[in-house]
Amino acid sequence: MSVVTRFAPSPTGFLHIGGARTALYNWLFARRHDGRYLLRIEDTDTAREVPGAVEQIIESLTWLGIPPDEPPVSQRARQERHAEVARQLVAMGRAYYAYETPEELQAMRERAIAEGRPPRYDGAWRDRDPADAPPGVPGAIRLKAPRQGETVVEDLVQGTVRVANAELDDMIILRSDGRPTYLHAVVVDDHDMGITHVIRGDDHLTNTFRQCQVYDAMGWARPAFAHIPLIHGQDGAKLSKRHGAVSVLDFRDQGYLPEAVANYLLRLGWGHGDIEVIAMDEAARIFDLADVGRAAARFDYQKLAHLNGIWLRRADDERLTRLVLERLARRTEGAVGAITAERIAKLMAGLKERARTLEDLTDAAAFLARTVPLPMEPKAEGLLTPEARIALRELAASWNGVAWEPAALEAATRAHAEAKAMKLKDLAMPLRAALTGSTTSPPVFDVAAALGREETLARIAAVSG
RNA sequence: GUCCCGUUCGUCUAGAGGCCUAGGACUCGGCCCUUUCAAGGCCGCAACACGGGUUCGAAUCCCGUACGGGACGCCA
Repeated sequence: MSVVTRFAPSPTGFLHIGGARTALYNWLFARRHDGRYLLRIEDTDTAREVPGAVEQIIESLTWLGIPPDEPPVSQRARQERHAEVARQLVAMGRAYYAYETPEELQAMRERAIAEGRPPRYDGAWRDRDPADAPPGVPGAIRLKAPRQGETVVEDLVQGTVRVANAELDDMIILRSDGRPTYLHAVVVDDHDMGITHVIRGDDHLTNTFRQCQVYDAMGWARPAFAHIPLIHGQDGAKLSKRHGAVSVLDFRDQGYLPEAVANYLLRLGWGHGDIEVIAMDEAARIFDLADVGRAAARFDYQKLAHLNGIWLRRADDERLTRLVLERLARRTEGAVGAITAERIAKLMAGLKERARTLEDLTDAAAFLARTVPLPMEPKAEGLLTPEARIALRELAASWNGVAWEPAALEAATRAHAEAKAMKLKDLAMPLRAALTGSTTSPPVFDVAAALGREETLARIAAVSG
């Protein structure tokens, strides 16, 4: 039987990073087994739906490199089918109509809690004659759950999980207004979509027992379940905005690379020996649910940043140049010139070595887009002493006739320093300040080469008069 | 309250009874390299929640305790 997995978010907002990991694991598992990975939108609650959420979820998944294999399925569109199954269950004697009002149920729950009992439906209508039904009142359909024995789930991550059926009450599967409840709709959809493996957050673990009862009542084969732990913030509480970015698109906007985010998410709660840096195609070959941990993991932004630095250095220079130009254009609210683009492309190899995020990279590349006089950082200004300015003027003069490429410039500068009995450092640092306005940059002769002869001399002239 | 799940360095993890004086990674500190900053290399700090068992031997198996999380809705 071929594997079919699904990611099933509700369209109540942006795609949370925790949801992204769930999607990633579904994607990896499907890839690993040459199966299909589907997306289902759990949109039965129209009141909570956020406009544009579906598009944003798909955009997020696509950015991460894990778009669904097929167009998304809308749960709402399948409501008639959910209702049909619920009625079928009634016809089979596995479900029944119950007529308590929501207010009565609420009161029942409160009373139970006050008396120290578990808040469960008492099953009042379970054995009552349907003829007793109050006229004109639409009932809700409840599943007639087994009262003896236990329900056992063989979870691929959590192991064997069991609960006494006496702990479970008769859940509502179809609301009195005819709309299905989530627990029921999920089962019907997963069955109809041929889902073989349900991989989801472990907040659904205890719901699984009830869902299994629906499968069992319908005589449907249960899919395999895998409940993965949730992601927490640094303080152990559920990851939320106050911890930092939580939406996938936030990470994109903050300058993280999708392959780094995916890599980090994969390693958060999953391990495979000592490997840390792993590409998704490689991961798809070795991913195993048995290697997923069972405890909640805390999100560590620093480790993500470190990983992002690694992927940044591995990334193609052309791609990075394009991404930096986009960011630069957004900052200056205008297109960046061809000359700047050329300089950035030329220096990218040195630039990316020093950055962790695209934001860092853009900061570091910004000086290439400027014109004289350059804004100077205080530390850079400090390097440009009167003596240093004179030395720079002499250095520039000594470059006459030198080939404009890093090795030749460096050789010429070293020779000049030696002739002047100066340390290379005492020329290189002021030069860096003059060319970049900063005390840190890629190797300064690479900078000079990227800037070109004319611009380099102009920048030196601007500080040495 | 009831039920379910979990617990290895600060964090992510390796570990499936002897290979563990517990390994790797992030962070932090030191050194090296070096025109700066990074990157890289080397070194260091730092953990099996606790208590009982089982066993010749337990981070690994069993039980209990503590702590953490989750679920108990005509939300998803």
